[in-house]
Amino acid sequence: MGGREGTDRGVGPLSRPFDREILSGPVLAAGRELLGAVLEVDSPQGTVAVALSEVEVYAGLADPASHAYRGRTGRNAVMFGPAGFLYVYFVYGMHWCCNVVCGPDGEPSAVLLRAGRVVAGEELARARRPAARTATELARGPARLAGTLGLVGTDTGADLLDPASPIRLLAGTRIPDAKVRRGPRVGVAAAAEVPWRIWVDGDPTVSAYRANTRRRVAT
DNA sequence: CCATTGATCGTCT
DNA sequence: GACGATCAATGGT
Repeated sequence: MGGREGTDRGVGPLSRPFDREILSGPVLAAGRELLGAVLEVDSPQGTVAVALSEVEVYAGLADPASHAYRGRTGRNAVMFGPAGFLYVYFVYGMHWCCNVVCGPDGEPSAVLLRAGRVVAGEELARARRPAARTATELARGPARLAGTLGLVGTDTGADLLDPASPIRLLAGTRIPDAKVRRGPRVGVAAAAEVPWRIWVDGDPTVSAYRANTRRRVAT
């Protein structure tokens, strides 16, 4: 169960993989270009695809909010490899969140996929996320997006740009500059001032902005 | 609409 | 042993 064996293409072979050159370049530019791209995931239950509306950039070893900040560990190892691979991590004891590894090989950057619109497999997405009251909520937020797509930690390392992969990043409709907005990252304590959250202006699938909500420790 | 809080565990110190 | 790149339920305005 939970494997990626049974393939059943949704968007189909007409769509082309995202450009690895773009992902391998400067991570902020890569994040901006990911808006409008489509992440498509096969499972035995079917295929779900999401068009990205919101992302966050985590920029290499110098970014104190990045999982790579304190160097290579078992969890973040894939970030240190080439661009275009999937990094899925577990947070708050119950949620998965997914990233696209970006930047040059050896420079551990990643782009967190924060939100998107379900463009294929909505019935399966709704079965996975029964709490969603509307279609726009199915992938509004990073853990919801990962849950809608059925992504978990063992999916880390998938080559998103291989057409034969069950988890594929596809070139979608590029968002024009006039609709691209940037601001502070969500829920991040370190480097809270850098405007590395990028989203599509006015898109209802974009998550509600929350400044970091770290709990106060009991006195 | 907004603010608050409990849930829950892998990962790193 | 502490802490999250969060969500959903709850209760107030």
